[in-house]
Amino acid sequence: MADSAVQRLDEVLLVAESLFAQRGYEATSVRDIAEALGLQAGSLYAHIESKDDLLHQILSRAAERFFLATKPIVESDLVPVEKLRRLMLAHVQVITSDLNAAAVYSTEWRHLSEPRRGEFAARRDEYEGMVRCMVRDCIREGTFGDVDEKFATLLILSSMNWIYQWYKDDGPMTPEDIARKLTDMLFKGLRRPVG
Amino acid sequence: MADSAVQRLDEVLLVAESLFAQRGYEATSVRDIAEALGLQAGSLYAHIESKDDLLHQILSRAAERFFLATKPIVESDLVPVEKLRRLMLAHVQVITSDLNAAAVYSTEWRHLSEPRRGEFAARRDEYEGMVRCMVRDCIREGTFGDVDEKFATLLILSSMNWIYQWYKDDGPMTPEDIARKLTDMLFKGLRRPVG
Amino acid sequence: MADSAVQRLDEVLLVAESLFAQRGYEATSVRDIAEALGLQAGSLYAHIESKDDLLHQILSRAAERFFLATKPIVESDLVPVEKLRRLMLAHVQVITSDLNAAAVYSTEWRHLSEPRRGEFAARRDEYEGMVRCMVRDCIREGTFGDVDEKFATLLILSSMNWIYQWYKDDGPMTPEDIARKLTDMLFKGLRRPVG
Amino acid sequence: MADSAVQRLDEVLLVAESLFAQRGYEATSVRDIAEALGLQAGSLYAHIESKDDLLHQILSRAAERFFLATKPIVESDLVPVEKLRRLMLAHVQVITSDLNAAAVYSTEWRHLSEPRRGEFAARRDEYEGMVRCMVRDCIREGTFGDVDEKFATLLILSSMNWIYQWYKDDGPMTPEDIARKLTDMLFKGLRRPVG
DNA sequence: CATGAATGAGACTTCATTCAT
DNA sequence: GATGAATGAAGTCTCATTCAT
Repeated sequence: MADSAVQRLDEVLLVAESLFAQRGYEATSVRDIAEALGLQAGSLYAHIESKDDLLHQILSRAAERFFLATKPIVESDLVPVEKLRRLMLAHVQVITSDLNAAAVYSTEWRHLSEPRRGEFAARRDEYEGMVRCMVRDCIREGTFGDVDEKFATLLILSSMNWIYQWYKDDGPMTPEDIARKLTDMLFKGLRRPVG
Repeated sequence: MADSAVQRLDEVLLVAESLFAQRGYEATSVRDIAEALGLQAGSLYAHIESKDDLLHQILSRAAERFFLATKPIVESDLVPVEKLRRLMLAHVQVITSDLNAAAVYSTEWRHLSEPRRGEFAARRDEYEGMVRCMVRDCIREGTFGDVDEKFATLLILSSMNWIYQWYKDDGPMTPEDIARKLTDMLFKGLRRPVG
Repeated sequence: MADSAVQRLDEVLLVAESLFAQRGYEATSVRDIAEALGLQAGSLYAHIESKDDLLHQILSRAAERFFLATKPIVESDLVPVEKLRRLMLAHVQVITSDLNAAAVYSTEWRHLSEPRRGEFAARRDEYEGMVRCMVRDCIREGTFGDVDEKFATLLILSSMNWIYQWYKDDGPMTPEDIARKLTDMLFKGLRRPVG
Repeated sequence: MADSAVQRLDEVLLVAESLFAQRGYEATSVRDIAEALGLQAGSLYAHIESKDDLLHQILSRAAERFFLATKPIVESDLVPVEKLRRLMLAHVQVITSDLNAAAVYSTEWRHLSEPRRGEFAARRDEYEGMVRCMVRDCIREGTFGDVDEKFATLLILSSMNWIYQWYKDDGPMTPEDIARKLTDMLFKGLRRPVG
């Protein structure tokens, strides 16, 4: 693909992402997206294969960002609790760096057609499993008390995944602030009662 | 409205709620709902005014359940932290008593047409404000540490609002278990450091 | 299906048949058909499942007419040459009784989607095989000379299947005239040289 | 036009002819043709004026082959029945030498746009008229019996024009075999009863 | 109440064609 | 010559909704 084609595709994905985030996948028409780009509806098909393909590309890129940002952390030799802390920071950074992507990633994946939907769900489960592993290690290690593993994992993930609903780029908190506050609070709640 | 009419409407709402929860409002056609009821699409209009009206009724009933369950708590004379604890229990109970309603309430309200959407958002903000008040009282009172009020409120709400995504009626945790675990953990995290 | 629904469907099939015969399946739009019926394009879908289904129904009915008209002849005890003669008469009668159906049957079946296309081709081959059997019997019996069986079969079929291209209801020849002329001529050509 | 351009155009026509024969004109997109040539759709327009023009060129060339092959025969001094016999041989040779062209010639001409369609029909009628003349002469001369002139003409033409549907290059019959069998059979059928 | 045919709008997508590069 | 992005029209089909029966 030529450079200009790559750029144009990026533009298309960005615009679609924004509309999907705002209105939802089903409530966004191909015409809406084309219009936002100053194109006719049919012209979009020089860049994408289908509306479903569009969603798929957006979701794939979002998933990749999560995996890319967290991979080095997962593979590091840090102690469990520190690993989890850094993963949460990275996760929050990915979310806040592209709120639209986070919104689409969170809520629109179910509109993927099969078999993509299944594949996406599998990757999502894989990611959740990774976090759960860290939580388990924290429990084993004794950093966390005797909390329910699954429950703790979902609490951590859900608290991060709602950030896109209220975060503002120009708000008073940086992504780092948010991540710190979140980990401080949740870890204190999860930590083994001392003494 | 005759008793049988009320019953039939309830049935319609229940079926629609389930489909909206599963597939989303936009991805559910009036035909789908009718079919699930063993009817023709046109026949639904003997019971509802429009698809939008259907969504509105579902959301109104859901909202009502939240307000009904929390009103006595809000108006009670309990100490702030206890008020919050009981509100969270009630909230979790409402969610787990009708997961489909919770799902629709969480994700489909944006597909309401105006002015209903605005009204819904206002009620939602009102509810959030109520919780925020309780959080503020907990901070003032000294039960909670010097946490960001808005941040804490959203953390509490978001952690509850994701329950519908994983809760199972026949799972090992009762709604009460969940509420207790949640409040235990979050309150420990939010509590003022002792000493 | 109610009587009126049956009638309406018949009307739809008749109109579609006529347009498919005139312009071809691909060159006929659903809108064209609807317009010819005084309907909106979408309204057709109260009667048919898809454009492909429309073609399929037309072809199925046409095929059925051929099989229905020829079955008693095939199962009869007539001598081979008489069997063939009567089959040709029946075939010509079916063609001339609905020229549009004959045209669609002859030329548009390849636009069926799979697996229907394959099924149609199989039925067509079956019919051809039946005619070929009769031809073979005529050769064995000695009525026909030592002609190539396949060649003779295709000559017979093709000469009948072009009738729809020039036959006029108000022309000077009745279907019976045509069938007689055709059999007279072809059988003379195929007959074993006497002496 | 440069030699290379002529070659390229020939290639385009050949590929288009094949696709039109296989799928039909309307079911073949310009993209399909381009793809079969290893080109982009837009690039075809360096070689052709329009899709309609493409069909027109294919049909013109096919028509030309028929006229070229039959002209010397028509202008010859042979006796009528021998003329007709040779014309049929030539006709069969043209058909079998390019089955795709024969298929397109037979079935796709109706998709020409006006006024080309009218012109094509006129040439076709002219050709048919020519054959009809020969048939008439055969009747006058007494070689053929008192058969219907038009009927006989169409029988002859239709029996030849279906050959493309079953002829195989590697089959057991040469074009000459086919032509001989056909004339033998049809002429026997048409011949004046002796005695 | 329920049906089912009808509407008019709009969905996604493909089409033949153009044209700057 | 070829590319590929763009157009404007048109394709099939689904949608929410209405209404006579």
